Amino acid sequence: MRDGFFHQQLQFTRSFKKKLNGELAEVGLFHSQWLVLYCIKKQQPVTLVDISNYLDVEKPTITRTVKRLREEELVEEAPSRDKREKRLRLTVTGEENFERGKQIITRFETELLEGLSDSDIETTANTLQFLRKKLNGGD
Amino acid sequence: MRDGFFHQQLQFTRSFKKKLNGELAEVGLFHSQWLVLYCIKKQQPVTLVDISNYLDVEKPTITRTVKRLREEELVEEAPSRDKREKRLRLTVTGEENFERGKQIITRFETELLEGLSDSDIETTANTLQFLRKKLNGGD
DNA sequence: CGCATTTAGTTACCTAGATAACTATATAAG
DNA sequence: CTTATATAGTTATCTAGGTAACTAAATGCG
Repeated sequence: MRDGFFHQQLQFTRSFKKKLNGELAEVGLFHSQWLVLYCIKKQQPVTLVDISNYLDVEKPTITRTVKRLREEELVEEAPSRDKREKRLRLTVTGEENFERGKQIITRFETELLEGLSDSDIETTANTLQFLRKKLNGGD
Repeated sequence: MRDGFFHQQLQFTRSFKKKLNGELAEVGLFHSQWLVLYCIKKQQPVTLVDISNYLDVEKPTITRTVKRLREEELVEEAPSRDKREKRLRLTVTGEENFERGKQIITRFETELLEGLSDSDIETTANTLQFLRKKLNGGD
């Protein structure tokens, strides 16, 4: 039973992202792009490092994604005292697409969870959290 | 509780792969490369399409990974009647590195699962399997 | 046999993650 | 004030996933 436990996880997340990206194509967004919009929306104006910390994704990855989002004018730069940092916020279009993406994602996720008991979901979530802490904390 | 359920999954697998790749660096392998070696080892000589089906990864991705493994001479081509296909098998070095990688992965995974009850692991595995089937089957 | 269709694999190009090494600005220490 | 150090962000390059469109070989059918 322990065999293939993690393989199952990896396969699932790959399949999950593939399907979700398919749905999000309707808004012209990829899931990772939406996540960045989510971060910005949540505490704008926000720096690239804030996003990097929140999502636990390295800075260069965020740089690239933000660059793309700015080219599509979903994100814009806000003034800042510190000349090193770039404070980002959503444009009007950015807000709109974010909301549309949010609806797609919520629908996708709730529909996927249908048929699972609350207790199974909770156990799984707790297990995952335990494993994640062990990965980041220990060692 | 339902909120962030899938986000937790994605974050975990990313962290998992990052850490595991760090360990596997000792053998000069990435996890995805090891998976391909595993497929080949399991039923060599094997075609690229076999690997693609087994891992549920698109063919171009496999083409690239196999190309890299052949450059490092961990994998070689075996003769085949069908001139379209390329039947692959492990070289001696390939077998060795596969085994070393296997030990690293096994150690990594079993250590990570320590502290979890069998029932929690089983529930989580079943939940994941349920979700994966729902993703691939329905729609 | 000859032609249409399927199948194996590749090529080109996209997103998304990573590391290493860099620039420029801000801050802290002497 | 000056210099050392820390922080924000970028660039280059790597693996790993994806789609679309292609070539070449095998197979099926009339």
